[in-house]
Amino acid sequence: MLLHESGQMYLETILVLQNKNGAVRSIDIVEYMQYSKPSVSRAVGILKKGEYITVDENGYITLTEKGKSEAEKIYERHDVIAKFLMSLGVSEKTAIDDACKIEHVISDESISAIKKKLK
Amino acid sequence: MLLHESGQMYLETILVLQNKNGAVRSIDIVEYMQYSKPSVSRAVGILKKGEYITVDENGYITLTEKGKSEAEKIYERHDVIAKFLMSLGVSEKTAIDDACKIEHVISDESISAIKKKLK
DNA sequence: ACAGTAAGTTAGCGTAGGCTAACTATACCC
DNA sequence: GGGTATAGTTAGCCTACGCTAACTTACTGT
Repeated sequence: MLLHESGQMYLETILVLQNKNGAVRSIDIVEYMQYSKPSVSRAVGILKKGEYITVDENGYITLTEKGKSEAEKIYERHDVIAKFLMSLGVSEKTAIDDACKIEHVISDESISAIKKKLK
Repeated sequence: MLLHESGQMYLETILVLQNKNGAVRSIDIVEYMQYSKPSVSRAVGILKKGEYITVDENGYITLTEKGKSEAEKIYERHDVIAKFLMSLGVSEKTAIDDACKIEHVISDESISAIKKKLK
């Protein structure tokens, strides 16, 4: 199963919420992403089927190793891009917004180059 | 009518082909973008309805002022991003590929910052 | 004139990924 | 025990945007 941009966003959100709150349920994703419950429900089902997450009997979501490494990869990209844009003088809000989009489409090669530049 | 990413790509392609060949028909777009004729036919219809292009009785496509300024905006972004990535040591092919994706999602603010940096 | 080629359109399929409406299943409170 | 709130699911709609199959049109060459 191949993850698309939206799948990556869901994984990243789950990682963020997990780090912030410890436990994550679908409803937390709904609130964070401002999506409808059915949209999140479907996405969670897809991520579960793809073995990116597990969902326990109480609806608590946990990233699998596969899901965690994917989420962390995206999250790191996000961070690199946002920090980099800010280093160019872009406002924090815009840098973060842009990073959210760019993180899904940029190549590993470009990310490495930006990371090197940041150091 | 709001242009999505694919609409921007079509406009950019029309601009490129116009500058390269002078006249542009749907079939030229088909060959350049490697899309099917029906996909291009539909896209051309949408761009026409949105008044981004005009199509004469022989099928020749011309950008309207609106279409041209949109296309040039995207093209300039493309150029800024690609040049910038190359300045960081990214290979030309990757820089261009990434620019094709990033150009559609990055903010004006970030583009301005990158442009300033390039100079 | 008739066949072949080229350009474009129409009809309809498929996936991704939003949405609402309406349902189910708990849980909690008086 | 019955109402209310919370969480999640099911069914089905919609748009964007790829695709193929099959059609129309028109030019071209023998």
